[in-house]
Amino acid sequence: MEDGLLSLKWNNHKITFFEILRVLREKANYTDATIAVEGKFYPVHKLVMSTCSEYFSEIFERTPCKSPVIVLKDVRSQDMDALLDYMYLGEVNVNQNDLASLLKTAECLRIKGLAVPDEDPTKFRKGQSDDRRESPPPKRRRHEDSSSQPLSQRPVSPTISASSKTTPPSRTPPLQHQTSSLPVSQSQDSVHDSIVDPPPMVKVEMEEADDPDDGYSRRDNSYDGGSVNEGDGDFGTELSKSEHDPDNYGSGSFPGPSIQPGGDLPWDEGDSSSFPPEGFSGDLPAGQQPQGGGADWLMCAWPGRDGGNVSQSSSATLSLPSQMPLPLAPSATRPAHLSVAASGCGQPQHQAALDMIQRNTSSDHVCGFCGKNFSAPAFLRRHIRAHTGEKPFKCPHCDFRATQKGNLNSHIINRHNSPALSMLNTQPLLHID
DNA sequence: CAGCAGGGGGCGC
DNA sequence: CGCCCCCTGCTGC
Repeated sequence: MEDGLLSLKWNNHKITFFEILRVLREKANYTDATIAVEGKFYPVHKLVMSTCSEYFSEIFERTPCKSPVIVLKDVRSQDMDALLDYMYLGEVNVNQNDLASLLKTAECLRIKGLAVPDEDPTKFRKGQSDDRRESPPPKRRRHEDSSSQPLSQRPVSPTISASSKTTPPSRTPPLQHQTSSLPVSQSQDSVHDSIVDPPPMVKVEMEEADDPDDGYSRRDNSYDGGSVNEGDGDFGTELSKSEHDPDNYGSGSFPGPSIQPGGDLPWDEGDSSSFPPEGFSGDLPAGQQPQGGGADWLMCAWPGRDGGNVSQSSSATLSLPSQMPLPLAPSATRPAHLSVAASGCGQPQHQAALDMIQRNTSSDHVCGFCGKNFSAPAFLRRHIRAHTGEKPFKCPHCDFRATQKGNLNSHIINRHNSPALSMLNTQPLLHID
């Protein structure tokens, strides 16, 4: 029988596959879910969403219907546009000023390659279990914790009840939960992994562009339902694309929770059979349903923005590799646009990604998270660690980690009565098991 | 008191 | 100019 084995290879399979996928998306063919963001509706394919995001994968797994409408609160539609492009095409052009927001959204949605490590299934996946770091997730600064909006103060989001039935909302993984407050209380392990494990695979390609609009390569195939807040179910009736103007999304001026029929969704979080409640989808008139009436019910998800103000959401969990040589080219040479692609994770890309977070305005070094200004790039990089939670300096005597070597030395001297590290090791201790 | 974050000075490229 | 180290002030326990 061996002689009869033939290897049939489709040489252009990938290209063809992606092209078809692109067309399917454009025509909204075979879409089986809808993402609603700021009143816009994006017909999507569960397959693609699940492939690119564990977050969506979990949603769909716990969703009993075939064509759910997932309402993402506090997610900017332009971010969703970009992320969909990213997921469907593998890359997306994003305005420099929007990168921080985009990454945060990606992180909240656990988009692989952007916020969650992208593992090559063909290379990894064997004997990699011990790759999980045992080190604790980076801790947030205390005063940042207090400054960030506590979860309890958020509007009680119905989120995805099916997920919350297994694990109550936990804030223990500090970075992600404090900042993003993922509505789907995923298991802590999964969140933990997304933080501690290898850094996000962010490929950032610089490219020159003058017109910000050119930075978006998306095809606007989204439904624009206008203001769902005020629409009371009449979304889908106004088809407008004017809301794509980034200027419409000033900091902190995000539209609030969108589709919230009756406030908190009433279904019992402990009983998926009652999820969703009957009649819930009635808020979406059948004729206006993005899926052509295929939407079985609505789901409100709250990926955890705190109003879109990056400076407030200072806790974007962009865990970047600490050993990366930190760049900071002169700000004057900083191109206006970045192209974020889904492949590759080399350090230069991380540099650029971090550089984005360290976006410089003019001659100063301004933190992309909080807008704080620093006189020197080194100060800024050090400051950035406070946002990323990166603690590259590990105590050789205990599990303590510090963002600064001096702090580690203080710890060693105070706690362990040992000589400081400065003369012992000048390299950040990374990935120490 | 421990930990965190920022400023300043020294040193090397 | 950038990096590294030391020092200092602040905050929370």
